[in-house]
Amino acid sequence: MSKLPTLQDVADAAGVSYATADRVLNARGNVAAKSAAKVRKAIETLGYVRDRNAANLSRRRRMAFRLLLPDSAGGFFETIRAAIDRQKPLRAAQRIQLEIASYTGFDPVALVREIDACDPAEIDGVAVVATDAPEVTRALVELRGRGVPVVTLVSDTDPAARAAYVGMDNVAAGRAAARLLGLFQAGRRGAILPVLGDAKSRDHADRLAGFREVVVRDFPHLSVLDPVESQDDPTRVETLVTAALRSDPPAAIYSIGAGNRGLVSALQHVPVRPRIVVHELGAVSRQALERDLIDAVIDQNPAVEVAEALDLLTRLADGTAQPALPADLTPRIYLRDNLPELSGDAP
Amino acid sequence: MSKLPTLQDVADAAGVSYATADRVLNARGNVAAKSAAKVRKAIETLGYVRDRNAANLSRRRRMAFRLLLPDSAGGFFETIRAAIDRQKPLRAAQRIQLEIASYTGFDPVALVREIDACDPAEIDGVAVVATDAPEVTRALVELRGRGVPVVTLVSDTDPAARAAYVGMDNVAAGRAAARLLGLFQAGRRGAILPVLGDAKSRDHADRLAGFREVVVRDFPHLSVLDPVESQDDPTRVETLVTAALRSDPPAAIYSIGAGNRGLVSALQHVPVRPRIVVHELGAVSRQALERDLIDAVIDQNPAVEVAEALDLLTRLADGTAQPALPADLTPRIYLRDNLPELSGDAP
DNA sequence: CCGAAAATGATTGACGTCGATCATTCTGTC
DNA sequence: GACAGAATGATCGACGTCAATCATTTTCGG
Repeated sequence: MSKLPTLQDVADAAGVSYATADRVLNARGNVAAKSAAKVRKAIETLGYVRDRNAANLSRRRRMAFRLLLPDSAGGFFETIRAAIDRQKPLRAAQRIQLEIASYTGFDPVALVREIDACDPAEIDGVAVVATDAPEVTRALVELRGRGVPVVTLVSDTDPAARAAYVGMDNVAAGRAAARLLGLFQAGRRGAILPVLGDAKSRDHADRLAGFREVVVRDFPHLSVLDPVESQDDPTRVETLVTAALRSDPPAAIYSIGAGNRGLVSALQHVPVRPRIVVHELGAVSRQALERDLIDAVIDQNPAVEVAEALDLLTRLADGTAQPALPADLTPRIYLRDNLPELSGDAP
Repeated sequence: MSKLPTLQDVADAAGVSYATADRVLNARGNVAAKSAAKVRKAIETLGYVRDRNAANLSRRRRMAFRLLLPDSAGGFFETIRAAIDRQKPLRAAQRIQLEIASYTGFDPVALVREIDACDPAEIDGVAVVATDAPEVTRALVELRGRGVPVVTLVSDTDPAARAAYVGMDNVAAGRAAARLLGLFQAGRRGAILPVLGDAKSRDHADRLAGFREVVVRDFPHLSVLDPVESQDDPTRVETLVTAALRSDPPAAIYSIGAGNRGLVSALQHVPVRPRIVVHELGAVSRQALERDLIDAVIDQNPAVEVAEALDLLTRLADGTAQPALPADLTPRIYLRDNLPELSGDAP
């Protein structure tokens, strides 16, 4: 009770030397099966857990992770950037260095350049907001071939190009949005207008697919209008939504991409507004919720995703199976009543 | 870039000895203001961060935290217990020991006994699911007086009795439930039946208050029926709900406490059910969502709460301001579409 | 300018693990 | 039973910090 067992205790209990216990623990080989069994049993009965503090210290392991993000100013990726910055002191204390590298636009060529610039001698892991262009996949596969662990963040690509995807299930998010808006209609007929950012973007397409699926299956009395495309430009969003509200107002709007600012502007002076669900909790959507201009926000919680990606990279780079808690990356639903407190982020 | 600075580097940069830098860093006193300033500036410019691995190792700090939970079998506290168990390996690697102590029922006397049993020589921190009985407050204040950090978990008590409360804002949860059910009615008139566990329980009372507040303010066309009380007993819940559905079916039900199993039973064969929001995502409520017997679940995410409570205790016991990330303890809203994956918990 | 108190420097042995090296003992084979 | 090869034991110096101790220097009031 009073003292946690050390590896020396394990060795003693197993009746072997520290060296042998160490060989078993770190799978160094050259250990008789019988000895290995004794050690493992001792570990089991003593409840030995390797002291990560001492281990990391000794290993003199300092890791450097590079995070590749699109350089889009403002909006969602600004939030991601802020989340990364807030992780820095915490990770520094764990001797993990974080570097952010930006690539212009969502340009695959620029991204590939950044990927190729990752030197395995310096970088122990890469988290990348990917696009699924084939050249990006190629570059990532090559990077992994050089022994650098890769995870995709927020936006996925070919599974062969990464060890894991850390991000929201966008299909599920679309489904949830559909259920919310469906229930909000309470059985009445009506049409829902999806406002898309970019139909070619994987996340947006997934959300729309999930949305359609649930409306068709569970709310057949509702119809999904042809989505309008905004290219994530607030001005275009405002124009499109204003036009839609003027001609034949839909019963609800599902805003799938960015550009919430434009949406809010369009709603500002509408006498009776449709039910509205948007994505990403930022300053704009938050305020819109509080002012009752929209009904719900679906958020992917960038801070949690960044933390999870870094934990994952640490485990990958480390090789050893470290204890970890499963993170909940489920789409979160915010109403004006369950908003988290502000904490200096939110662009 | 290549190497994180050590305290020796800081000392060199500041032009003082390691000893002096150490005295500044650990506030040991006997340092001239001028030297302290130099050291602090060096820390700043070098971006020095104390290596927690080495620090903890050297300090040979092993902490033991005790968690005091009601022994109620099954249901919510079983989930909490599971969350704690899942934290054990992770915390063990951080040389933190977790002990669970159960007290029978919600009996204040039993709880006080457990609180008094915490020996400051052995226990470095206590997380307690409190009740706000005055004798409990007294016992906790006394425990804190003996130098043991205390946080309340899930259920709060007098602020003087704990350093912090880690748990959901129950008023906000009630508000969110009201907004969901309000929107689900889409402007129609109707009555909502609150199914309460125990009116004297602080959490339940808070939820009901938040609920009422939003219905009255934002959905005046809806009425809140007199709550029925189930004492968190599934059988009673089933009886009460069945009776309510038979006589004058409400438009919606807000289940505030435990006993979801009884609620689901009562709903099993109802031709057209009211809109329903319940609390706590467990096996029963999860399945009910999937089978479309209820519409939404409001959850406080026990795993996150436990993790946050332990982090907080660690920081309190440690004294030093360690870097930490703010946890989101907001009430979470789950529909059948955004359920997290199962992970061996959920009673 | 003397003496006491304050400030600083220098050094040391943990803490538990890692990654070595080197010596010794135990296998099984021919 | 000799010998290679495998298995084991023993030990060492990091890693960066902490909590000491002791010696030396600086500061400052009287």
